Amino acid sequence: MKFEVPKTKKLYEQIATIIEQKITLGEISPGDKLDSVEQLAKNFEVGRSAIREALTALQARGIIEIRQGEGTYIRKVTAQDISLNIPTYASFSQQDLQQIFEVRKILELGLIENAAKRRSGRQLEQLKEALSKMNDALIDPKASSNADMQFHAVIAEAADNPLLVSMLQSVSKPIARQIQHTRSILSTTDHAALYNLHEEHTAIYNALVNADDIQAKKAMAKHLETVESLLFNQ
Amino acid sequence: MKFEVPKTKKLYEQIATIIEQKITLGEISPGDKLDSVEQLAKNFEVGRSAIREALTALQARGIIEIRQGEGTYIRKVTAQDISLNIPTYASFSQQDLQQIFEVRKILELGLIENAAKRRSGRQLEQLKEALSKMNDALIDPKASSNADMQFHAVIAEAADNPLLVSMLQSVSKPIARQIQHTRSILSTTDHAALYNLHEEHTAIYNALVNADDIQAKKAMAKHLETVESLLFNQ
DNA sequence: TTTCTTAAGTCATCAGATGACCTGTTGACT
DNA sequence: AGTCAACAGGTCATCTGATGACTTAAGAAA
Repeated sequence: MKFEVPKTKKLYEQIATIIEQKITLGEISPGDKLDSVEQLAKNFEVGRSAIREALTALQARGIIEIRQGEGTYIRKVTAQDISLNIPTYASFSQQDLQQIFEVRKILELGLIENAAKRRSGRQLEQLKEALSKMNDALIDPKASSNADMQFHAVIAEAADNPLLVSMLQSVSKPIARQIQHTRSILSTTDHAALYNLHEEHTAIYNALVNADDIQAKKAMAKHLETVESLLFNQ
Repeated sequence: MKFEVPKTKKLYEQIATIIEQKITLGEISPGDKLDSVEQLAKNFEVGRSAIREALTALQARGIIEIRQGEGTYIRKVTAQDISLNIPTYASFSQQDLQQIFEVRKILELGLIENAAKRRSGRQLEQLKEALSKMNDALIDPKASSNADMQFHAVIAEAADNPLLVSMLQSVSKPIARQIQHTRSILSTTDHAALYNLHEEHTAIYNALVNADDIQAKKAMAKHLETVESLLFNQ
């Protein structure tokens, strides 16, 4: 037997919800200043602490901004503010990682298409730079891993969609450590695999130079498959 | 002349940061119980309110869980917990919406491929149901819009990646109102366009029935293009 | 006019008091 | 032995008065 427990029992959660709704309903709008903590406490007929905790929570979620000595304001949310919230400490299961990697794969494939069409000359240079860094540091797991991430980051940037950049970075982080670990193994056991990775990056780079989105997508798909098998099949 | 201002001046923010770091560094691990508020106040040599506000903020971000009468615990974060944080009230610019839509397009295209391969019989039924709902309510902007979202949601589910589901839902929300609005215009001015939308959904459905991922992707791409032009070219 | 001082408004933080809630223990009752 | 009510200890939830810090703007001084 199982009963429903009251969802938001805590006062400050209720208050946070109410304030959020007031924003959603348009009673108060982004940019507006909220009443002072004291005033809110009177309006809601609760103590100041309940108000403060509600506001602190809303601030942590990026919904409002509390400025000491000034007041509390509703934040204006733009696409820039949208991002994944992935605690860095999170320890994911193998299955979680595969899900995350699948998302990354999808983002990266959709992305490379845009990147091939929109990449600038400067970005091609940055890619080239990351490529040679990767080559120079082939057997340095940390440096080459960084260059690897840089390579992918530039591609994201070339796609000219900040939201995509931020999302891709978020889903890449949890796998970054894994990748570095894998690279560090390869660096002592399988130089051929490392060289292969570099070849694949070069193929992607060449496709981008030619602004060939079909080819770029193909090359990226192949690369991601390689990475995936290296990551999950050991 | 400009000086660096201390990034986290507020006490409770500093404390939140420290606690977060302790988790990242492994000093305390997911599942662990934190010291009591009083104890933490003594350890940090601050008042209880600073501690409580720090904890409230961390809880709002999903990092810890505060249980009345019991204590405070570090949450175990899995892929399920990863999600986009998009306030429902956010008023996005046309440009923002296009960025968001592009992400949606990428996710949905990557998704449909998986869905075509993994869809179950039950999901095909749900799709069929959503389809006929859409057909029945062609000129009811609200109902058909709901059926539309349901259709896409089932596809997300069929792709068998909860993380994808949650991410797609997040990026779909901000555009949902727009879509509903567009549908409501079409319902009074352009029944042919509505019928066309339904045709496209049917094409997607058929491809899914045949487990033809190439065709499904093509159909979805066409559909999304239609939606995009309806949304942004008026 | 420009600069300095001051006052008002507001957030930041502390600390004492109380209530609400959870868990485990104890002991009576079945 | 099993069940359960009552109790105690620990902890979160909330209120409140006090004080400090910070921002803004009005008014005084240069």
